[in-house]
Amino acid sequence: MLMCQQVELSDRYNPQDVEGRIYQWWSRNGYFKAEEKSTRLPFSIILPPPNVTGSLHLGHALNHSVQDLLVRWKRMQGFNVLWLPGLDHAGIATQSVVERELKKENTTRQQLGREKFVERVWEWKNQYGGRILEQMRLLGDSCDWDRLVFTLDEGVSKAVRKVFVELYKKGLIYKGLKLINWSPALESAISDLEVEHKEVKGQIYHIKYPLADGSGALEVATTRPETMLGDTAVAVHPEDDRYRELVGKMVQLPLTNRTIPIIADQYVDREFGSGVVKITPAHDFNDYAVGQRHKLPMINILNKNGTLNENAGPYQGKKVQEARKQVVADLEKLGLLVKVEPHTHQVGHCSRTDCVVEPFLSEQWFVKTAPLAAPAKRVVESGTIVFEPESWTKTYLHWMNIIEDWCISRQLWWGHRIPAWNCANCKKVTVAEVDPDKCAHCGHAGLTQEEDVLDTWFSSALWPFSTMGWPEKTELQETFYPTSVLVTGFDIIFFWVARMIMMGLEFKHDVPFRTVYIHGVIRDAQGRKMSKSLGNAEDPVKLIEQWGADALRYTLISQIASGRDLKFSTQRLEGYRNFMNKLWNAARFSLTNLADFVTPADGLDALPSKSEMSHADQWIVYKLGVVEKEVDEYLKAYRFSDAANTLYAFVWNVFCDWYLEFIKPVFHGELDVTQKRATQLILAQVLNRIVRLLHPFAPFITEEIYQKLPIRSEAAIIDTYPHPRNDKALLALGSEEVATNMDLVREVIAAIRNIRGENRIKPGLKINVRLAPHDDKAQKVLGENKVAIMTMARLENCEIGEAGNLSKCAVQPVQLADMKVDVIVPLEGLVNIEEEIKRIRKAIEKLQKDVAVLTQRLSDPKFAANAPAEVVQQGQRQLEESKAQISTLEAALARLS
RNA sequence: AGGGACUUAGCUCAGUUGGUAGAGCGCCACCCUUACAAGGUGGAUGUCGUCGGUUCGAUCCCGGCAGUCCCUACCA
Repeated sequence: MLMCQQVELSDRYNPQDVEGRIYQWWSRNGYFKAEEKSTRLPFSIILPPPNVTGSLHLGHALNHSVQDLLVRWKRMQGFNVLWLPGLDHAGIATQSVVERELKKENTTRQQLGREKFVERVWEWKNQYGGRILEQMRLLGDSCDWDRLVFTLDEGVSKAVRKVFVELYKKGLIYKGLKLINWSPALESAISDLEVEHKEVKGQIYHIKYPLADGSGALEVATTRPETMLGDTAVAVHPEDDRYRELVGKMVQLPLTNRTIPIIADQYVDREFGSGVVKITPAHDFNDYAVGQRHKLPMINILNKNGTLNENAGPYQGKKVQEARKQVVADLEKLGLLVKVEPHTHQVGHCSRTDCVVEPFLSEQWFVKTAPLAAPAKRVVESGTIVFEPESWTKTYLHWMNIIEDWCISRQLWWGHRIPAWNCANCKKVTVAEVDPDKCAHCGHAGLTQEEDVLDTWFSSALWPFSTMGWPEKTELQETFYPTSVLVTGFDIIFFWVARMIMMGLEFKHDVPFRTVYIHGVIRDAQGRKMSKSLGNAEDPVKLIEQWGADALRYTLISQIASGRDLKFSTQRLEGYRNFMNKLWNAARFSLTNLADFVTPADGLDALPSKSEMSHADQWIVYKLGVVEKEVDEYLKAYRFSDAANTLYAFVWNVFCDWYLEFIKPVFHGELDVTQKRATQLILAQVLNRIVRLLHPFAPFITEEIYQKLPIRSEAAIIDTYPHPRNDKALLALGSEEVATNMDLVREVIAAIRNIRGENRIKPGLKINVRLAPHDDKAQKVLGENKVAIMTMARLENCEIGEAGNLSKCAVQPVQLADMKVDVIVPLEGLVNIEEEIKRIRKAIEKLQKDVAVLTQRLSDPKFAANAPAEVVQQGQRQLEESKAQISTLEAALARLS
């Protein structure tokens, strides 16, 4: 063991030695590239564009693993594949990052000015943005990188403008004064979907509002006493007898000099509190609706930054929380505070900044969604777009039914500026694709552009076609629109999926994709959401470094079933790392035994004749055929975890555990040249299929192994995906009958191992065994596979024949299909027979349970009358077999003592 | 409040036309057997949440209840 170690493959698979090199090689060879024009069928996926500020998290890893799996599978199936990568400018997130930088420099974007600030964000983007794109390469994502699109690229911006202008002209975009969700931290509007409701423990304040005529007071309850400064009415239920006479009278609004009317409205719940509600139309969505019904004035008491404005009188300038305290204190002084009770309620928070969202009256731009939603609903109802899993269809349709107009303006600087100009002269709005130099209405040159930018999701909604060159006519769109599948999490069905469908139908007159595959969210081992604040977020880049990208991908894919959330644990990851190692070592073993194998001229098509093949060879080919079929069916049905688990079991429990063991004697024992050559061919072919089958799941290790295979083409990534249709010649060499025979052999070996294990016979000790077949067929099968049995069960001697004397013998009946064998192990002198007695008793007990259950069922005349004949027969057969096995075991037991 | 999902081995989950429950990890025992100790062989473990109904037969279909979770909308 000094200096003369041979250089060969390590017995540990080391992903770090492989992944970077392989990725570069793929990339250099252009395997990820799509053809704009092709005779091959298209398959396209657009990547949900990650935020330019983002870095890879496990959610991406899951999302991308699925997409890359599909893309690689389809590519191997011969499709012209496009996986189109992109990057989102992420208005709020990116602006916040740069604003934080400015803060460190003791300046603000306002001081810098809009133009300079936007320049600054671009600088940031060019320097730090898009780090995630590099991380995606670590995962193995096979995107067509040459086509990377950024949402602020010129082409996309053109598309955005065109869509805005056209929708405006159709009356589907309008500007209006409405109550919207306002984030005081961002000083911007946000959409309903960006509001997260959280349960907050607060208080409910009961306040007296004196009647203006001095004849008493009404008691109202509120969780937000400070908003009373903007009250313009109090409301009661129209049929509430307690207050019927008061409707139409006025109350004196405390802390102000205003009097406000008492109105009646169905909205009021008589049961709740005192049945009297204060109405603040400018700061509550329900009150806003009431206010509109009753034409109440709307008094806005807030500034954009969340402080109280001049309408709040003495409270002006205070923040909401301070004003609340002060208002309550002042009311108490006046004796108008009746009581304060603890109260938990749901409060809207900004999903970006986590500040409390304020309903705020302001002028914003909106998309009228009803006309767009109707066709978007129809294409899902009709099945033109299919959700996978199907259960999300309901969720989608439900949301489309209650959809409201979409507020698309944001008071930010980073994003697509709204292409609308206000005229200084006629005050009218000019909306145009190209910056206008004069007003479209009066021709005046004094135009100023709207300050606001568009919601980031506005450009995202156009993604399936804006990334392909729209509004220009392009080959890319001809070939790849509509895209094939959209892969995303359920959290953005409404933000994104629905809006893409609406926009695709409106502007391309076709759906943007055929299938929407929805996956769950990744949680930690305890089932908590992964988040930075909890500190339980695993960094996929670190995981890849430690365990390998393939192991990570396999871990995620293997548990993605049924669109449910999945729990992530490194323990499981370790298991799949082990699987990669297993595969690696199986390949090492195979390659060692193929070292002297000369690749035939016909390469991939090279096969032995069936007559040259061993039973094990025919068996593994048969099993391969079954697996190829199953995997194809699972993938087609989007059952990725089933496909992954099927392959895992085939590679480990069939190929490694049995086939490689079966063929060892062929390579190690006395050499039969023909047999060896046949087995080598089969081994090379089967390993080749395994590598290809696994490639979309574990691309790196499979490509690395593939490149060392004696039988292969250019690269795993572009080789054909195995399918029974493409593998006819090879699979024809498999035999179901032989496979069944080999399964009997496996069961016999398992029975001997079981006897050995239970009787604690040392693994190193070779023993003698008698096999007593009950029929000629079993006799033949055992005879032909004697070597395998002796090797794998570690036998000194194996007799096949009569059962003979059972004295002091362990006995185990085995049966499969129509073959029966008694496995007999003489224990004399080997072990303490107590263990064997226990073992047999245990086996008998188990069989007796079966007999009891079966007897009961079969003796029920109703069962015989109603159950299908097939089921009855099967039960009877099983009963007989179990009984026969019991008697065999009992006979053995009698001979033991 | 409305809608939906889930409840199966210690843990994570399969179980697709209703016919005597499976995997991985973990656990126990024995083994460094020349691909792999990141391995091998053997083993143990379940009133399939609970109560009813349909059925010859229910983990599976239907209903009630309990628990967990998600979504949507909100009662001031």
